[in-house]
Amino acid sequence: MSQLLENLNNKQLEAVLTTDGPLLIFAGAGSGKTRVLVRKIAYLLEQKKTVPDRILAVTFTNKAAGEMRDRLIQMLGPDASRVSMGTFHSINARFLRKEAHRLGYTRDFTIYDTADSVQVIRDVMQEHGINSVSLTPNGLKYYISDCKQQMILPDRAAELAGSDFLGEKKAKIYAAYQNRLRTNNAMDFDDLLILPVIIFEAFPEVLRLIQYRWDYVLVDEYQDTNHVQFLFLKAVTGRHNNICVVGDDDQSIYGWRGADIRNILDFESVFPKPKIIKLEQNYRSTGLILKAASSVVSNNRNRKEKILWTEAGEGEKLVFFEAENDRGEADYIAGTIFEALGKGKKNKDFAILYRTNAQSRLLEEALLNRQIRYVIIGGTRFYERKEIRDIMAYLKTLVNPSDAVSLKRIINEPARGIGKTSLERLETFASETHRTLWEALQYPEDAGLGSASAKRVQAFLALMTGLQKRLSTLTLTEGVQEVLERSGYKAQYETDDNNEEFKDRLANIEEFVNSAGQFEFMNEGASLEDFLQDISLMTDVDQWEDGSNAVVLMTLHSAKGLEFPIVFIAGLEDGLFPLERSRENDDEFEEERRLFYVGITRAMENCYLTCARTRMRYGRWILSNPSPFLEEIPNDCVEKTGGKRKMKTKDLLFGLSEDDFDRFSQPSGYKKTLTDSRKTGSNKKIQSFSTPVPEKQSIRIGDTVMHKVFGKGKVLAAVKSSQPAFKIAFQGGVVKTIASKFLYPVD
DNA sequence: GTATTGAAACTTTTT
DNA sequence: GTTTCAATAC
Repeated sequence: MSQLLENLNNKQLEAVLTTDGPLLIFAGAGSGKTRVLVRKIAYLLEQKKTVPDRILAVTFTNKAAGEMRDRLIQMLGPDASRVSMGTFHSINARFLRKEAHRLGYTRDFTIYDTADSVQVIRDVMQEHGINSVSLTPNGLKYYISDCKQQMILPDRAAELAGSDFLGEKKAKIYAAYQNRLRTNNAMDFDDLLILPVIIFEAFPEVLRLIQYRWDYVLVDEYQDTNHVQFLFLKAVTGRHNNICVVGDDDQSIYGWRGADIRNILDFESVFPKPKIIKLEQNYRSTGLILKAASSVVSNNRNRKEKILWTEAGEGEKLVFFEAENDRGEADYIAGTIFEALGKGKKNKDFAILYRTNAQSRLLEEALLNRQIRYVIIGGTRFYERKEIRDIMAYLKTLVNPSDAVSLKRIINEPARGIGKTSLERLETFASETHRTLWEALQYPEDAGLGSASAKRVQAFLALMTGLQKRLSTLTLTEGVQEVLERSGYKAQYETDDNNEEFKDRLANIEEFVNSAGQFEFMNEGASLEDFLQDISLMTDVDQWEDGSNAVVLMTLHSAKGLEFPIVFIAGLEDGLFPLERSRENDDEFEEERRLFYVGITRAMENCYLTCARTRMRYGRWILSNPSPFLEEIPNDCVEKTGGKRKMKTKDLLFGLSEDDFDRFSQPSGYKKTLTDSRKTGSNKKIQSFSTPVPEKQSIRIGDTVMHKVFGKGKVLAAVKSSQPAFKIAFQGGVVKTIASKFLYPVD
């Protein structure tokens, strides 16, 4: 108790002590809201003697939940880990495992990611013979998602569409899509939010139960909740109104995902007599950084007035650099980091933020060039790789055979002679006899398949049912391995030791098995279902291994809630940040500005703003002006470097300055080997999963290294195999051989 | 039924 | 410049 209320300012203290009734905390950037939330939960447990599992804390990422949990355990001991914590999606998924049977799903339902959903839409469109140019599967995905976020169900969507030709079609596809998900026993991300609310409405006894489930509900990043999430909160807290939300309208950056800023601005009119507390003292950034950020965001019209202040000194000016082109920008950033590293800064002190994931490539190259260790968060994710998706599809099918999307993905992977026509016949048969695709597999002859094809289908079915039986007796990791072996999936990549692509895929498969191992280690008795769900609901940031001491590259969106001593914001060009399309719409433009505000306020000590005069986009050179947001920063906050250099016509033509030209002609340095990415798929580094060790950064015998699963270890010996690998003695005496790409040095 | 090839779309941000 | 889908040849 002693330290529980220490080191809090008056406002923070008030926020901690106000436990009952609706409470809205406006928490400016860096105002210590995480500290407040943690202390508040601790206070509820210690002083109000609340039982841990009667508190619900909703966070924006699973990582944030994990960190909060750790801090609580540190303060109060292991009992605190029983507080319900997680993202809306994970909390709801847990709830739905228990209750979704009321809506006709089983507890083994599959969670579809965006790609799966789009696949379903594609299938449905084909079956309904819809292929209008103006209706793309992707566009429809957005339409459906939009409807769901506003709680518009298919029937209502049809009503709204009225007799509008396109609208009618869209609503029809929406309905068919939803039906298909039901048959597949699958839910998309929006369903995870919407279905609990539907259950609350349809089954009052369930609502009553959930209302007695939690006595206190706390919500972080409230400005980014959407209407459905709001309805969920309202339902869950209906009995006691003990709801505490923390947010900052200036940091609302998910409007495009349905986040409804009214949730925060209208909080007062929805929850009775709420207490409102503003946290305005910033503990993160220097004075100038804060001043720059505040000036920028004050240009927004649609916001609550607030004044952030700090006791910290002015600090150093922000730095603005205008490069001739995108390469020059990347090189400036890498060079600046390189110099600072020489002066004693650490890799992990730096973050490079950008508007679009596509920008990461050049930055990555520039860092590689300087041999600076880095990690990319997001972009092409580990779990989106083909081989990983395939394994996942096997596992999903085994858990939930109704999941036709997964089943179709693997029925002929590796090739086992069940081709397009066979599959089409099976699907037709399934829909004609009202069976799932899986059930149809039992009657291949009835579906019109020849005897040879039918045999192959039967063999596949036997394989899968055999695996299902085996899984029930094996642990998670053993099960995954068993599937990889018996299905022949792994074997297809073991046929050629010299194939770079195969080696790469095998390494990824191995890493997937390791991640299952880790999951099992962290969650005792974890089931396959748990593991699949965990992966499905993992955010980009969740996959980030800190402690690896690497420069972090990520989008501005992913950076929300994080802080770094030194921050670079790259690509500050009109048309890229803010994006071209946002200029047509005031709301979107203001959201871009908020995004910039979020970016600047991530910085603790230094903030670098960079842009490029010319940039390659879609394979064409684009000439652009610096972002209009830059002019919104007071002059005395910024120091300008670079830019305004003379350019010759020929350079403009090539988009290169003389400096750049020199750089290219240098014989040394990193050369990217261009390969047909379609063939190898291997010229990509593992992103967002484990920190890649640039090839030049050698690992030596005796070094201490980190591995994602096994932790710290000592390098015993180099091992000769298809790729660089080492024998490592890990803590606890485990000795393993690990490919060097999954290892990273520890300083 | 499968493998190879070429054209088209694509990129804002994410659970 | 990259990824995905459909057509074509085997």
